[in-house]
Amino acid sequence: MVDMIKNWPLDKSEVLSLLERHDIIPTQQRVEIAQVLFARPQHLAAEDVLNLVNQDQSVASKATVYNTLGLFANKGLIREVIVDPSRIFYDPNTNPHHHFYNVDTGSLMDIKDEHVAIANFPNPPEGTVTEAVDVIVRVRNHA
Amino acid sequence: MVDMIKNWPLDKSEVLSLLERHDIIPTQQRVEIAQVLFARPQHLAAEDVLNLVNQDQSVASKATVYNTLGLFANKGLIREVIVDPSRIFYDPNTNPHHHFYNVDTGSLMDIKDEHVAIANFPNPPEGTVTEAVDVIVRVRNHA
DNA sequence: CTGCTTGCAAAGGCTTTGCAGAACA
DNA sequence: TGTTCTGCAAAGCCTTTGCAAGCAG
Repeated sequence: MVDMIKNWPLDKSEVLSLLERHDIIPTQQRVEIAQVLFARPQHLAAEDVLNLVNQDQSVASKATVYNTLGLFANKGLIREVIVDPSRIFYDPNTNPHHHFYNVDTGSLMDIKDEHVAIANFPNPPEGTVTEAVDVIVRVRNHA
Repeated sequence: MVDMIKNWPLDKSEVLSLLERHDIIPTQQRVEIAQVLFARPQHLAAEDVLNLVNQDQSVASKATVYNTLGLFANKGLIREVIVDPSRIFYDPNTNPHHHFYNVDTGSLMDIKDEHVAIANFPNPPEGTVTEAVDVIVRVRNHA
């Protein structure tokens, strides 16, 4: 299922349609969480989502946030970015692209896919198929 | 500090010299742990190292294994590979190269650096310098 | 002696899970 | 009414840390 380019922020009806297209029953919590994620292109940890979704009023519990993020990632609605063993980042942009990761600040920045050309690519190991290619450029603050 | 191509397994004197060149005081535990790591090109989690180093007789505690792996990575003796939020893999090969990660089995395989050409590379964010470029090709078992 | 290392056990941080109550079709 | 979802609290996992004892130069 290929999504068109997204425009941010996604309004409620766009979120509903997005959930529907990914076979996710739209509950109140899921819609609120999706609206937080799709407010803008960004990289949020579970705890960030938990805080943002509950900042005005209590909307979703910790368990629900974790379960929902896992569900969204599973259904391909968002992408997990694994760069730091201590937490997973969730990226609402599922188009192919890569990341700068600042190891000093813990922040992520996008790298456009066009900027990375991979040549002479080796075949995946026997019996496997490629699922994703992640390029992570680790940077640190200049001395 | 650039190492020459390594030949496996490294014997004890090679391990001692390797530790020395990386400003690591060679204690018995560190030498044993290094010998496990440099037995062959491989990707071990902390728990694997703990088991391997203690399989004949008790050599190092869990705390020491974790601290030592962190020390080795810090000193550039080995490389941390972050592909799975649940555990860090340690790679004795510090030459530039990349990885296939089988999400079904949790196993890592090397990709030679020459196989990956990165073109039009964007500059790192203002005020930062590049520390490493990790390319991870996630694969899954063919249906 | 003196500083560094080790190891036990406890603490930590993030994530998952069990299970009862709530929600919704 | 039946299935699915939510949320609290507890459990799990990997990793780090505090601190006393051990070791080496």
